[in-house]
Formats: sequence, C-alpha cells, structure tokens
Amino acid sequence: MTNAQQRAEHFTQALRAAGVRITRQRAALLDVLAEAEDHPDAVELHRRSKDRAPGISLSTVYRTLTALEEQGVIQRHQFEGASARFEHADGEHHDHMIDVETGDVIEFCSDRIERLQAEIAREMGYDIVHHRMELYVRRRSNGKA
Amino acid sequence: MTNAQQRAEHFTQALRAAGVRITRQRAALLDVLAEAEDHPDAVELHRRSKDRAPGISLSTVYRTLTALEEQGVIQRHQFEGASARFEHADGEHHDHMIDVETGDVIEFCSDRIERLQAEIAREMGYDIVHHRMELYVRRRSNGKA
DNA sequence: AGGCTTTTTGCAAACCATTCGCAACAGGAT
DNA sequence: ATCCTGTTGCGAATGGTTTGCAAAAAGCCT
Ligand SMILES: [Mn+2]
Ligand SMILES: [Mn+2]
Ligand SMILES: [Zn+2]
Ligand SMILES: [Zn+2]
Repeated sequence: MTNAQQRAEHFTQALRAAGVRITRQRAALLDVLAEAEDHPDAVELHRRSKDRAPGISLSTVYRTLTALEEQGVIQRHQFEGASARFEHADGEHHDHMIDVETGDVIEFCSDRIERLQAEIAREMGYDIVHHRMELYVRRRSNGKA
Repeated sequence: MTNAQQRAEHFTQALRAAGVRITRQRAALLDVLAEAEDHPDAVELHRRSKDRAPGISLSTVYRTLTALEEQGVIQRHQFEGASARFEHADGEHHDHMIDVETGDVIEFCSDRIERLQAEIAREMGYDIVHHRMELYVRRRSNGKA
C-alpha cells in the first residue's frame, strides 16, 4: 500500500503548508483516511483511528476533517438521511450511486453528463463552482420471474 | 390563480385519502404551499401560514410537511448547508442550480442527462429509485474586462 | 345539541450530528 | 527551563427537526 502512504504524505504536506501541526492524533487519522477505500463517516474514522492513537477524541477527528477539507485534500459528502461521509480527493472526479437497500456506495463518472452540466449552466449564464449528483438505486430485478 | 387552488385541492385530497384531517392550520399551510413559486423552508412556510392561521405552530408545519411528503405531493430538498426547502411535486421532474452568491434557486431539466443516468445505472446492474443533481453556480463573468 | 372516540394542536423537551469554549497540555524555538 | 502558540479532550452549545404529552378540536352517532 505505497499508494496510501503517498496519500498520507500528501495530507501531511497540505496541513503543514497551512501551518497546522501534525500531532500523534492527526497522523493517525491521516493514515486511516489515506488507507480508506470506502466512504466512512466521522464516527467510523474515529473508531479506526483509536487503534493508532488511543484516546483520540471525536472532536479532534471533526476538527482535522474540517482542516483537510479546507485544504481540498478530502471531500465531504452529505448523502440523504445520513451523517457526512469522507474520502480522499486525489483521484479523478466522480459521482456516487447509493444502493437504497444495502447502503453501499458505488462510484461512477460520465464525461458526457459532466459536459452536459457545464453546457446547461453556461446556456443559463452561469459557471459551475461544484456539483453534486447522487443516484439512489436498487439492484436490478433479475429479468426472469 | 386557479392553478394554485387546484394544487391546494390536490393536497387536500391526498391527505384525506391518507386519513388525515384537514384542520384550519393545515388548510392554511396547504394554500401557502400551493401558491408558492419558490423553494421556501419550514420557517418561511410557518411565517407565511401565520397570516391565515394565527397561532399555527412550527411543529404543525413540520408534521404536515412530513405527511405531504409521505403522500408524494410535495418534495423536500436538502441543499448544501441549508435547512430543508419544499415545493409542490406536480409539474415535470426537474433539478436545481443554486447561485452560491445569492442563494437563488434555478430550475432546469435535461432529458439527455436523465437518460444517461438511467443508462449508467442499468449498465452497472441497478435501477434508479430517485436521484439528486444540484449545480452550485456563479453568474458568468461578463467576457470583457 | 350532547356524548363519545380519534386525531391534532402547541408547548417544551429530546434528538443528533457537528461545533465551540476552555483550561490543561505538547512542541518547537530561543 | 521558558515562552509562545497551536492542540487536546471534555462538556456544553448549536440548530434544524422530531416527539411526548395533556388540552383542544374534529368527526361521528344518536
Ligand atoms: Mn467516492
Ligand atoms: Mn424546484
Ligand atoms: Zn460529477
Ligand atoms: Zn433529474
């Protein structure tokens, strides 16, 4: 997982650049975030971080998440009826499908949709600052009865 | 405004069908919702309803909004960093652009995007239950310096 | 109208995710 | 060691929304 270490390093740099100290607690959370391949919420991140930094508080998790988001290195997603979920923001832009039965989050991206969005905004005299597109889905019922 | 009266009637029917009594307070809110051409939040709806039903409480507004949403006759939108906003759900489906400077909400709809969304979900083995697409935008800077 | 049953109301309190205030604390520079 | 400044954990506050409850209103039957 050199990839995760790279990300952790990236987070560290971003915070340092913003004059933020890398404490034991923050280092732990940074590693957890860097390794996460899913979309955990603050409580889950706190749970995972406690292994590496016993005693870390949920407040610290929230504070650090806010700092990371301000630096643009992680993203916060507010899906329907759930607490905020987080993920690292290094890869390509993507949007999400949420399986309404299982809660699973699936990533996807459509260049054509992205282009159409920009086009529509432009036609109406606007530029897109950012957007949010979430498909709440259900596994396809298997054709045959 | 026969259009609004029609909508109010529609709301009334929907609630009645669900075994909900149309009280003075609810009638007031129904009218307010039916007449609204914007995307007011609960507090604003409460404010507007107080004219027609003095003493109506915010709790009643929330309770009735929930009932109307359950009947599918109004929609609740949770835009970024704001309280829930409501609108009647009779017209065609549409999505929203939010002007990040002014907070203005602009409606739009793209059949092409809607089709692409369905196509993407299908390809991944899902059916869309519902979706959410919000463009956070800024007025286009006027070309010339 | 009167009486009975069910729903609704307004109020205050509870919720819940997130933020904030603060006094104790840690890190680094001198 | 000593300053200085940023950070911590705790508990309390926040704010939109929901809920428990006793009193009031609506519907219903006669
Ligand atoms: Mn993602
Ligand atoms: Mn709308
Ligand atoms: Zn996108
Ligand atoms: Zn749409």
